[in-house]
Amino acid sequence: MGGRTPRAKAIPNPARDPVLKVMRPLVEAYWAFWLEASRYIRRLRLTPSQLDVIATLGDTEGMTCSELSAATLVTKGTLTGVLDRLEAKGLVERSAVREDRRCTMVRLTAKGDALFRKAFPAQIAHLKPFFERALAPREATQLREVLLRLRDSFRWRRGSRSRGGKRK
Amino acid sequence: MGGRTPRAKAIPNPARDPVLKVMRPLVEAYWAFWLEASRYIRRLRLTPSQLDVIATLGDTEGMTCSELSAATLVTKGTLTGVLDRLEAKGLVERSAVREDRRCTMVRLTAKGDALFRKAFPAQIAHLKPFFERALAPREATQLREVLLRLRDSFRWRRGSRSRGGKRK
DNA sequence: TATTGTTATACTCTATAACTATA
DNA sequence: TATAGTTATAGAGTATAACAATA
Repeated sequence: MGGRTPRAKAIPNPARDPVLKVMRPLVEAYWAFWLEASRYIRRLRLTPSQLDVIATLGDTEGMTCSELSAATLVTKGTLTGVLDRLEAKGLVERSAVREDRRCTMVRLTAKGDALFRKAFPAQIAHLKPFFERALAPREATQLREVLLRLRDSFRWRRGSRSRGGKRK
Repeated sequence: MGGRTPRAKAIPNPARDPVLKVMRPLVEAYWAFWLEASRYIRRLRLTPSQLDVIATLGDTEGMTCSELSAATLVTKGTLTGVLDRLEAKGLVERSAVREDRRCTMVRLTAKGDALFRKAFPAQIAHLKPFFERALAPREATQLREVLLRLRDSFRWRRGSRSRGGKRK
């Protein structure tokens, strides 16, 4: 993914419109965060999509491909390739599902789980100072609430999809 | 779909750590936003990187490739290809620079500028309701401040590169 | 008929590095 | 030597659609 993003440059009247007052900072804050986070991801020799899959599978007992696709925003067709590469690295495994033989269950291998358990705390520890330097604890709490409300505002509109929605 | 919802993405102790309290909502809010915004981008037949370039060039008198690369986070090597495609679409043009013949100046064509002027207000208008539904004006102001601070926290660490494109 | 996962196609982006032509 | 932009290469992602097996 690694989606590239419109930096929302030169949008008209950023000072006047309350929406714009938030939109650009949102994009810029996320980008700044992402730039830092993606270094770590690369060090794991994973692409963003691959990490997305690993993170989604972490702490679960596995998912079918379609569940995984819904939970990661990796489209169905792409997922096959992503899983192929993760399987080649020995991080995930596919197995048959008895009840519905169309489905394939995907789960982390021991190696994948180990990566998940090691990589995330390390990533968090690395990113933590950036947040702590910018935010007082109370602000963090407020920020969280507001961001979640914003997230939901976008999710609602997209129809009442499965509650979990897209995670990342 | 029915049954199993992917367990929350298993980042350790999201409830306790104030950093984590913000990190995931940041990512999720951005993604929800991006999912909606990217629809519009696709309708313009632009890729995210291409839009990034267009948006960066908008309201400027042009930039050299290296300036553009620095302002967009599109790497030097990739930029050539992106510009080739935008040039083929008639949205940007390259021209020589007298003072330094190694440089190439890139600017929007009339067509590119028209796209920029039309597309952005439309995009904003589309996204506005999502923000307005979620945030009171005062909250928007606060959110802006906090996000900018967070952004800067990440930027500082990366050295003091000025990342704003030259504006007219 | 509908769904699941795979395959196929064509394009785009990424990272890296070598190359050229200037400076 | 250093810089600007291009080219080259290998790998990976995207969108879209068709497809086989199964339900």
